[in-house]
Amino acid sequence: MTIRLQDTLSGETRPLEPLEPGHVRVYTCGPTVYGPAHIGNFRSFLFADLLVRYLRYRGLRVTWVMNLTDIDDKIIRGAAAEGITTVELADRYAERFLADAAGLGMSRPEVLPRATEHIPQIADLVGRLRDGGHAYRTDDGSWFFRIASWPAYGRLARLDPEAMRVGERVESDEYGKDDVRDFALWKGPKPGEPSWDTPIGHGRPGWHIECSAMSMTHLGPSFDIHTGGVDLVFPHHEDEIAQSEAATGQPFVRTWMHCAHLRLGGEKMAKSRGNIERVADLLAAGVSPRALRYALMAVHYRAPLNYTDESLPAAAAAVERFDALLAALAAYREDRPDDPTLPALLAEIRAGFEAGLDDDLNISAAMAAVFDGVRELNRRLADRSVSGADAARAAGLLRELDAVLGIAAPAADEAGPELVALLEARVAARAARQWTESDRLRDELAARGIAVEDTRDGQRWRRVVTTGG
RNA sequence: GGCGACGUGGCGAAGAGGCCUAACGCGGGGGUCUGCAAAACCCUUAUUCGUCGGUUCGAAUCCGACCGUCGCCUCCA
Repeated sequence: MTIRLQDTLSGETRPLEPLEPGHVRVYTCGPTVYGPAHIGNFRSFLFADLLVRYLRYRGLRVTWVMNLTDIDDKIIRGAAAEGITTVELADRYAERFLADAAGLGMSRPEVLPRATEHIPQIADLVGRLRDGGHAYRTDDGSWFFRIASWPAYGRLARLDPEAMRVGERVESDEYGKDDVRDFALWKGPKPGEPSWDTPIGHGRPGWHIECSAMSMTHLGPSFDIHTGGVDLVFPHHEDEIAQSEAATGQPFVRTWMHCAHLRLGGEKMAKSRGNIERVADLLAAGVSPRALRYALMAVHYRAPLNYTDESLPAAAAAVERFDALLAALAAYREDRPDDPTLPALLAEIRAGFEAGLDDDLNISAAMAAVFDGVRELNRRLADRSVSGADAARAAGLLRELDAVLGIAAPAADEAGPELVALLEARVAARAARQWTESDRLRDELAARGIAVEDTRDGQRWRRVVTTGG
């Protein structure tokens, strides 16, 4: 089996064939750090994380680049409103973004480039577009991309460039354009705004150019995968393609992958609509990061995901089912010969998991294989039909799959002295058949988020997956 | 107005011509196990896949119309 991914540009689902065999280069359109990201934003970042984790699981080397856009209109406005510099504002929210990402168990990209650290590359790109006749300068020192010079414009978004003239809405501050459809590569200097002195003049980057500059700087003029939310298809990615390919003359991205929106109340979650939830708020309210991660990840990335009051409890229950098996496998002790049919079962689980994810990251199919395996393993544990070594092998497989999913409780979870004392006291109380005392201790542990279970393998404990409510 | 996606059980969701009298997760009901629990397991919970037509020996899966939802066309993950 090979990994097949759907490409937005061609509309085709094709086998992944990295430009450099065995090495996949991935660029993810990261956040503009003008404020805290919401969980809708994180859905698309978690999708990229799933992709990268799976590619690595499949033995591919991955270079993952995710930008942080740290200069734009909103950052300038936000900084002005607070009376701080754009650098201070951007730093604050970049830090916050990384904290949220870490909280959700996202892997850290190899490179987290910032727009303001790529000004020379951006200016160089604009210079090349100018030389190629694709860019022109206006009186205020801005540079625009001339869409008329790029016949392929509109292909990604399937928009007819001619038709775009009709519903034109002219931005008041960009009246110098030759054509309303042209987009800004570089914005001329304005009083009170940060600007850089470059060979193409004073000013600051437009919105789209920094992603072209950063992706090509770190991944080369052509690379394998570019991800982002569907709302970036137009104009952001359309513009990226135009300016990148016009500048280099080479195909920019092999596979464009776009994540559908997270919805709340039936509508796209968006700051402007006010229907947002934030990672830090949810975690502070006691939501398990693993439950949140699962809730945002467990639906295919190209399907809209409706976030409701039931999302978190359902996700937490599923995660807990996975945890409970892992805990049972860890506690399992049985001195008997290995189950000769276990390897086939484990192979079947792995095969189902891979078949699902190979198919354009079909997470539902992959999870179905995992949970089929969970049921069968639980059965064998209940039957005591596997050996202790078998249990360890099964746990090994689940841990391996979880390197992709990132939902399991840590393997080595230390209880800490206070909990250890309570757990040991309960074991003693039960041994002495002091049920009232043992039940009291169970309640006390429950109040600390610990579930205890009495099994043939002794008392077992695990942390409850919470949902904040 | 243009372009596009989608409508499967109480909820989420896979399936894209026969293996579907439809996975998987959550929830509900009944049971087994347990000191009681929990976890787990077993049984059960859609003869049906938005509606109406059509193609086919055969359709949730293909075609058409209609209804509905959402998105993009503007900042946006």
